[in-house]
Amino acid sequence: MAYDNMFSALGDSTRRQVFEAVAECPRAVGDLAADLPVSRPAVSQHLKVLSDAGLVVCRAEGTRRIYAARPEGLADLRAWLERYWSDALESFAAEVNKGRDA
Amino acid sequence: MAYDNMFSALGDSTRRQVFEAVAECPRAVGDLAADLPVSRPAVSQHLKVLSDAGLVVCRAEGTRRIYAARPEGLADLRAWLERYWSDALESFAAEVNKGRDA
DNA sequence: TATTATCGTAAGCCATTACTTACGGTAAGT
DNA sequence: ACTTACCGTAAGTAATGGCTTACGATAATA
Repeated sequence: MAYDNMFSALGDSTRRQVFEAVAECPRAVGDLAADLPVSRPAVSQHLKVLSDAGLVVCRAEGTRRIYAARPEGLADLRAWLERYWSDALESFAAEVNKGRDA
Repeated sequence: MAYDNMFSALGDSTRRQVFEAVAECPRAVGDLAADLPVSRPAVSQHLKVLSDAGLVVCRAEGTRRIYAARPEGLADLRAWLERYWSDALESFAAEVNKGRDA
């Protein structure tokens, strides 16, 4: 399971902003850093974490590295959500009933 | 946006295990700690974080506190996913085309 | 009332980690 | 060849955060 990498990668606020930015539109590292309150190396480090988690991919364009979101990465998150969504619904419904006569 | 709390809450591995456990079946704090490699106070702290993030709720049963997953919490995650899912799909498709003729 | 069971919180410690600056490396331009 | 643009990585620092032990509080029980 890559759940651990994926969730912890998205767990950081700044890093999630990086992901959201490249999801909206693929961008280069410098361009990303320009729109964020952290330095360019910091963005590079965040992108590495996101890449290791399978959430982004990059391609070279001259000296620039264009990063883009990787849909398959979110698919894992989707699978996790689907499962615990139904679990939560069932257990919550049962819990409400228990709370009523308790 | 409670996204920050939600993602950072689910970002920790142990805390996610706590959530998954109560999602499968509502349980008391002590019972949760018995199935995890951490102490009971640690579980309490995790449950507080999950509660602040709107992911769990609890009800009293004597001295015991029964925690249950809160579906609406996952609904927020679902909403986030739906949005960046489509964004990622579009930008990724466009990126593949750009990479082809680049 | 005294005891037991269950839990939340405070204090402190330690590991993780996010950030910055400095450096080296590759590709395009002159 | 030299300079410029862009980027990844290393090193070091500051801070965040997870864990444990200790304590106090509430509710059921005898």
